[in-house]
Amino acid sequence: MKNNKEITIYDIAKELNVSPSTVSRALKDHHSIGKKTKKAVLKLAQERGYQPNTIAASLRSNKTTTIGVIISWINRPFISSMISGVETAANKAGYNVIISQSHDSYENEVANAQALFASRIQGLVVSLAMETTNYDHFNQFVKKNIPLVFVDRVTEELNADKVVIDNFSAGFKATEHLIQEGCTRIAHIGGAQQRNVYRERREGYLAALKQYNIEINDDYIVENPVLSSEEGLKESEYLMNLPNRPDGVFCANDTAAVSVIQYARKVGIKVPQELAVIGFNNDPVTTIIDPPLSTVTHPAIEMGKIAAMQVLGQKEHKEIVRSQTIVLETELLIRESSSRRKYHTTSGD
Amino acid sequence: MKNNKEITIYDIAKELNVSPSTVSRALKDHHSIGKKTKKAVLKLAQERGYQPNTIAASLRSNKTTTIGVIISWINRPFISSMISGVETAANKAGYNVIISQSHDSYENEVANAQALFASRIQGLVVSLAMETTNYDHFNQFVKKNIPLVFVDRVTEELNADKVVIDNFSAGFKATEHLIQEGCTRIAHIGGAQQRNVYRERREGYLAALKQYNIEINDDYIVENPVLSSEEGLKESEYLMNLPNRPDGVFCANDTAAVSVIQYARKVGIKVPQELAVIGFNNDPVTTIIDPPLSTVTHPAIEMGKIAAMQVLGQKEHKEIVRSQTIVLETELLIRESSSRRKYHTTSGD
DNA sequence: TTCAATCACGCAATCGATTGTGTAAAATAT
DNA sequence: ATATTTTACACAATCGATTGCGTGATTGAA
Repeated sequence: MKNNKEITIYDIAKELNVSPSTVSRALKDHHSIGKKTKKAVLKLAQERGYQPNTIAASLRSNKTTTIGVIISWINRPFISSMISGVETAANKAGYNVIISQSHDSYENEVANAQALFASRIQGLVVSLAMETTNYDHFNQFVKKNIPLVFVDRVTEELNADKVVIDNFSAGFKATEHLIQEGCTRIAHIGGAQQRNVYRERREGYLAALKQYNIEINDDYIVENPVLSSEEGLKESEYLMNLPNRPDGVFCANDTAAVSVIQYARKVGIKVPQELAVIGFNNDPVTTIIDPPLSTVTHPAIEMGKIAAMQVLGQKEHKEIVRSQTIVLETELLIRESSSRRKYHTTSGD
Repeated sequence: MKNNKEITIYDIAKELNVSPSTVSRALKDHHSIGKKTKKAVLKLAQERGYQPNTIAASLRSNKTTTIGVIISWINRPFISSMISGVETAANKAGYNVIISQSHDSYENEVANAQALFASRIQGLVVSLAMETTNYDHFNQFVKKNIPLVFVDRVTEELNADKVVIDNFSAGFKATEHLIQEGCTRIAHIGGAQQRNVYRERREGYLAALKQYNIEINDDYIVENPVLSSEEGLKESEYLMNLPNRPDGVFCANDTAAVSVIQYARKVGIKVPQELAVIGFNNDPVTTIIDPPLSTVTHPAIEMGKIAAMQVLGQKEHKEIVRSQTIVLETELLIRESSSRRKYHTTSGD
């Protein structure tokens, strides 16, 4: 078996006594190739199991069929679902997806961007690392007109497309809901404020309090750069031991919200009667925890799909439409953890 | 700004009045290049921001720095963690990772394998689709000596490396645990039996029953090809309405096990007193559900890392050591859902 | 001083597909 | 029958990096 050698258009050309250019054109159904020649080429290519060498084509055309994705951690529900959307859409368009994790570190993010740039990706989907405050490593893509789309964790400092949700409005609605459930001392566990998502959610929270004439108490507002389970427990302990402890908490993610419920259970605070809790993301755990956690849905898969389509769609244009921001709808999911007036399991109001 | 043109070794060569081959060799620290020349080349390359064109190098060397991954769904805890491990290890070795989802469909898996093969990946990590029973689409990799490693869901029908856990033993231990907790009517919710993981877990279950002289009741054994929440509820309903309903259930994944607990709660069956439940995977939900779910841990991230290292490690060898199977340890995590004798939250026995 | 190593580098082919340009032959028009 | 298109293909350059082979110059040895 001479499986070592891949079959090329030269092999086919030689066997058919035509030139490689004819084979190349025949394979792409070029008009200037005769019908019999085309058929013969197609047939032989089929028989020999010809596989076009995409590397060679890429070298010649200076194009690849690959897009890159940079995210914090792939093994998080929102992220992996988002990537699933990217992969599905890209795959449908015949593109490969290279993923790389920043592990929420700025340094890694820079290194990943370099590596992907060197790999000549045709587009890049990014959800920023928690740490990142400098965005220079993305400029090379902008300069070379490589489509760059930010998802969820975005920045205004770059002239790039964005696919986001309305975090302000979602934060507002979540907080408003707690108010309508009768909460008067509403706390907020937020994330790193340099990240738009956490900043905007907090702003929505503040705006809701203001609108309903509820005094803002800085003691009730914590900023946690990790928002893990463990950190969530720590913040819960802090909040629950305040002199005048909160009767409602809006958490910037579900992980922290689950921790609040677990802490409350441990110290005997009743949820939602004594403490209403609402999270963010609609992670799978929200329906498992007892009581089920109210939250805000993120259309993760769809965000990924749209981001991929943005990246691929604008590829053709010479004049790129920059700074397009696509805002997707969120939904307030009211479950038992925040239903102080009545006890539904399904969405109310 | 003439950012359109990438800078190449030819540009550097011309500017320094040397040949491109000298530049190429200087950049790789070849011994036959003089020190001053090397320094000059490195310096200019640095200044001009030279980025080696990996596409051209790939064409010449017939090698890429890319490995592929085919999995069912990326947005599942075990899978995304496994990929995280693959990505981390591959990245450290300077490799890119292309992922593609089969969505558990055979057709997609075949298409993905083709696409990755055409992309000239240097290695492939696969966790088989639920449906797959024919493995011909992987033969092309074997024939071309492209490292192929199966993870978790493997097959014996191919001469390839495998990274697995001892599913039989894990199934045995899980069932034995239920027996030791006093269960006498132990049911099993299993997955598609053509997949080794589900087959072996069931065999472990059967072996444990046999060893402890417990009669095997076929009514207690169900095979579900999906093992989703919904399907888990259906199977729970079936099992709990049997004339002599089980007092213990070993589920082949945590998703189904959680459904069992939820169903039991709904119909007022006490877990673990009336029904002990144990799952598999140690998904995040296992610590959220009430009562916490006993389960078997999967070292997901490590499996991914090892798979990646297998793929990359054997790259150098000319004579490939085939059929190496690496078996990783699992751990029985005993939580409240199966602790009928005593109530611990931590591991017992 | 002369011959042989060693050093430092250039030449040119190669990887496979693509594409602008050129050119016979066949088809159509005048 | 001659001029003009059209058809159908070949030639050769190109994309950028790599590498076997060759060669002039320098160094060391005898």
